[in-house]
Amino acid sequence: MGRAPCCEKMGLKKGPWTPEEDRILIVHINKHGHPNWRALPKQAGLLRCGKSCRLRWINYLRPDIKRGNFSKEEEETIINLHDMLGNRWSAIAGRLPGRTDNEIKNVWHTHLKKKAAAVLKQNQKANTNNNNSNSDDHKQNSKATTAHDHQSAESAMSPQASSSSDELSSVTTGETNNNNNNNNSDQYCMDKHVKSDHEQNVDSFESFPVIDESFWTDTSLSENSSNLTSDFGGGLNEFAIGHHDYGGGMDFWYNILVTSGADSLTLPF
DNA sequence: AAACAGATCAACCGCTTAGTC
DNA sequence: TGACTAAGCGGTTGATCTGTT
Repeated sequence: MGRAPCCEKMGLKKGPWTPEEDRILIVHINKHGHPNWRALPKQAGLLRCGKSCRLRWINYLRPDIKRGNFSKEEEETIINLHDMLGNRWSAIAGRLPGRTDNEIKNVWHTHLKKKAAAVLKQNQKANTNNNNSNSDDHKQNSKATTAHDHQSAESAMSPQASSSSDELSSVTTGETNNNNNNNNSDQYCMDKHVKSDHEQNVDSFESFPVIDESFWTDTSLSENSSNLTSDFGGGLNEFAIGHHDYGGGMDFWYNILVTSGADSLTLPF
């Protein structure tokens, strides 16, 4: 594709936004919306490129932006989702209402990365111990699918659910799951092409079982993950295929497969 | 109080994707 | 079907803030 000329070449302003520029942009968007970012600065009388306007609006000026520190629940959600999705910040942001991809990216690089690394290390340690002593148990656990497991997965997938976990009963109803799915059907982070190629599998993903938050924080991850894997079955594999996150995230899936002893499962790579 | 280091975050850059002709 | 455009996304940068010596 052709590249849009940068602001500098067009003689446009760069750098930090002034309050006046912010005001102009807000007023213009409130009045006219933003059907065309490229044309917007000209229409609004801003000496900025459309790209810059879009970024400013999305990351800072949007009325639904939630500013301030991230809650513990939000941080956990980011760590969990990053584990599953990798550096797909917009997908992660889609699961955190009021938070932007840029903000999440920054938070990740500043402190969550370290936090996650520490947790991962801890989990790996726990995995090693469990593999040595409980290898038979994993196979049994992987067959023992419970309703509780289903609930836990959804909880982990849904920040709405997890963030309010203190107020919710430990039993998640089907209705709750449906609501989450309906509200966030696009936010399950599925690329459009993936959706078309794997429509059915997406459906199975969207009706994912639920995982307790302890799934992510529990140091005995291996036990939980073995259950999870068997529960998700083929749908899980297809989900892994759909996402091209074969980096750090694949270690996660690999660990799940290895610890579950799921020989029959087809690896997505 | 000054200097420095590390952390934070807004903004930019360049690549990819989706849509249109 | 290929060329082109606009929008979206993730990586990176650099200015500013904050804590430490």
